Amino acid sequence: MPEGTPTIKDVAERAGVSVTTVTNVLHGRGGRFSEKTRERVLRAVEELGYRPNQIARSLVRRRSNTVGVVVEHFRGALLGNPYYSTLLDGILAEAVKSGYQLKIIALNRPDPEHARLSTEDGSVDGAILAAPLYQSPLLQWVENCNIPRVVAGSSPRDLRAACVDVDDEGSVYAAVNWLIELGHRRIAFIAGPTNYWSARQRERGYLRALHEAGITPTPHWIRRGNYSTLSGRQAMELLLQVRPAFSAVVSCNDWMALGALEVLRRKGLLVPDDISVLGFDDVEAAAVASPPLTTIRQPVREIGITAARLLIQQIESGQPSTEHVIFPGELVQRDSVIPCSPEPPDSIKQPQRTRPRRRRC
Amino acid sequence: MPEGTPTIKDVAERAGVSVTTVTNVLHGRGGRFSEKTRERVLRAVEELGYRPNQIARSLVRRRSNTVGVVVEHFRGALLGNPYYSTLLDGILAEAVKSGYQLKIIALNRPDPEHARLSTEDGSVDGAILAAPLYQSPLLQWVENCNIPRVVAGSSPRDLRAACVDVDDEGSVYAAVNWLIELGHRRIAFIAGPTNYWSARQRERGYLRALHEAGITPTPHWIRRGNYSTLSGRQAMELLLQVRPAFSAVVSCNDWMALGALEVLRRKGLLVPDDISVLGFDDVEAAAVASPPLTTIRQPVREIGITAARLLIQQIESGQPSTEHVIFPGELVQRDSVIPCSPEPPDSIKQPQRTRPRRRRC
DNA sequence: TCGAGTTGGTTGAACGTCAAACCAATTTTT
DNA sequence: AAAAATTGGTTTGACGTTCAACCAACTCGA
Repeated sequence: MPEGTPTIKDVAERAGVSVTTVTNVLHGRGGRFSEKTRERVLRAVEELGYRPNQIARSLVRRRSNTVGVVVEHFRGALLGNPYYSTLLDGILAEAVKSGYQLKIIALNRPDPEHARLSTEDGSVDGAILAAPLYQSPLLQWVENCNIPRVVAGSSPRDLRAACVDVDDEGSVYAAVNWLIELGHRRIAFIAGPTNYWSARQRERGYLRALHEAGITPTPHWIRRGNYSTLSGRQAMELLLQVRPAFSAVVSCNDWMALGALEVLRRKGLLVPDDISVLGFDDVEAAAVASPPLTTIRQPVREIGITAARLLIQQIESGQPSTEHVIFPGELVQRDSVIPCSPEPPDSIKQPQRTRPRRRRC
Repeated sequence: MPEGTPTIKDVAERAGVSVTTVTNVLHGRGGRFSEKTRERVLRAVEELGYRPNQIARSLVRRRSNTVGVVVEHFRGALLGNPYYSTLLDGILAEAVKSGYQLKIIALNRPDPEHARLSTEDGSVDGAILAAPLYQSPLLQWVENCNIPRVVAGSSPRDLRAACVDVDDEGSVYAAVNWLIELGHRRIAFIAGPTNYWSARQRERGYLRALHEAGITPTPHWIRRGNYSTLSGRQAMELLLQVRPAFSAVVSCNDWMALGALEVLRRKGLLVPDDISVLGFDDVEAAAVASPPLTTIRQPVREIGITAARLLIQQIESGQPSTEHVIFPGELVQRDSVIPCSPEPPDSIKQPQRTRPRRRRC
């Protein structure tokens, strides 16, 4: 606040009443002032251009009406990642709806003490930890912190804190089962970086589905990328060398799947005719890829909304919670997956094919 | 802050010194205490788990060390838009680098008074207005407000406030000139929504380039979309009916260009062989489209960084500024634009063509 | 006519931190 | 040896709100 900003005291003086009366008028506490006084106060407010100082207000009320979102920012462009920004968007929407403001607490290292300093300083009434990495030290903070908190995304299932997440493992498990029902048996996997909880869980889902179907993948069936399109390309190139060839590949996220699509196109292979491709996330680009990518959508914005709702509940009730809300993933069927047909009568590969045709396994 | 949180007073008592001494130790104001006292204070801090209350600190220092980003949130999912989130990411990066925190001020209506209330309340030291709509009432606020402020993106060139933006008009002008140099003369335009400053400016650039080249577009050359992929599809379908056909189409943003690509593919037209397509923004999906989209990249993150830098400069110098920083757009050449060749010797359309081949105009 | 309510206020003490001004010893300078 | 500076603190009064407690003047019912 610049120097000469008018305070409630100035308003009181100009209106010729006490400060208390001004607060009462401003907060509509009825029966404490006359209509005439009310008008005088309001006029003084108007004339001086008075705006209440929320900082002072927060100090005495011990409430900032602000929720904090803590993100690990040490790896650079974080909010550029649509996952985080969509999460944030959901949180923001729910927060403003409930009359809260939003503060972003960017930590340049995942230090619990740092997190505590930035959240338990009175500037926020509660905090949402946004999608921490696998075994992030911030999880310790979140379990032991003294203010309402919830973690949104990437939440270990046994965490003693409120959590909202998608069912990574279950969604992939269900989707791979679906591929198996479609006749696929040789299903490759482009795994994600092991420092992501989501990547690990999705991989588990894949493995469990194969295992339960009595299929044992060799290590060659799995190539690890780092969630980038480039790494998806590299993984797909490696996967292409495996014999016998795969009839389907599921990718740990869409960007790597998009990279795989590129390689396939370049090598002259048709998707889904020669090979089916399944992604995860349903990023914007998935819908406009060619072919449009069949993928598992996770309700990122809803996760954010729910996290905010859970947090505000804790703030307003004063009751800490350790509720876990797990959303199912949703299979969005587009054009990159088709059933795997049994060995066709003629095993001669035809050079020209029309579009949706079953392929050999 | 929960009830029993230790305060500086508790620390002082436990260490057996005055509050002032504790502050001095904590802020490393040398020469005001002995080494022995220092250790006692630090031990007391440790034992009590004391964390300074930033709200109280802000009140007395009249500084929150926080920058506010005000966004018009009334149209729903705003941060879900990669433009805004990338902008925010840049702002965040620069802010944390300079020791500032970030507060998001979401306005559910573009009301100057509302903006003033939420920014001039002591909770932020300055504010960045993120990409306001065309003639947003918030521009009035930004011109008259009492705290440091800058507008990032969508800034009218004559605004009396600090601004950072891309040169929408100039970039499109240059790109269309380039198309003209490439031999294109019939160039269609998919315009954007008129409530966006950017859309209007880009359209101006297109018109100016054509005009200076002596080309007069009829109204049919321009179809307006709303920046969505769907609207791009619709626009392209309309544009396809215009005779004689276009050799190039420039789209006001990438998503509409992507929609156009889809329609073209569906109609069996080859890009860039039959028609060149130029986008704007360089969204992530542009690179993985087929064909990869040639587009004009705007340095969104840099705009955010620069805006934050300008703001912090104002905050720390106490000098309001009205500097305008305008970044040029950068043409990123991928595969959706090729030169337009003069009428070929044989005007027979060949059904099969190899890839980078010049087309008739 | 007197006690209880009601109306329309005011006083004063917080909230947690900071910093200017002060002070008493001790050390250094002249 | 007196004056000046340094060391290591403390006292006190903000910063701008809120809120419990108090109060004086009316009104009203019995």
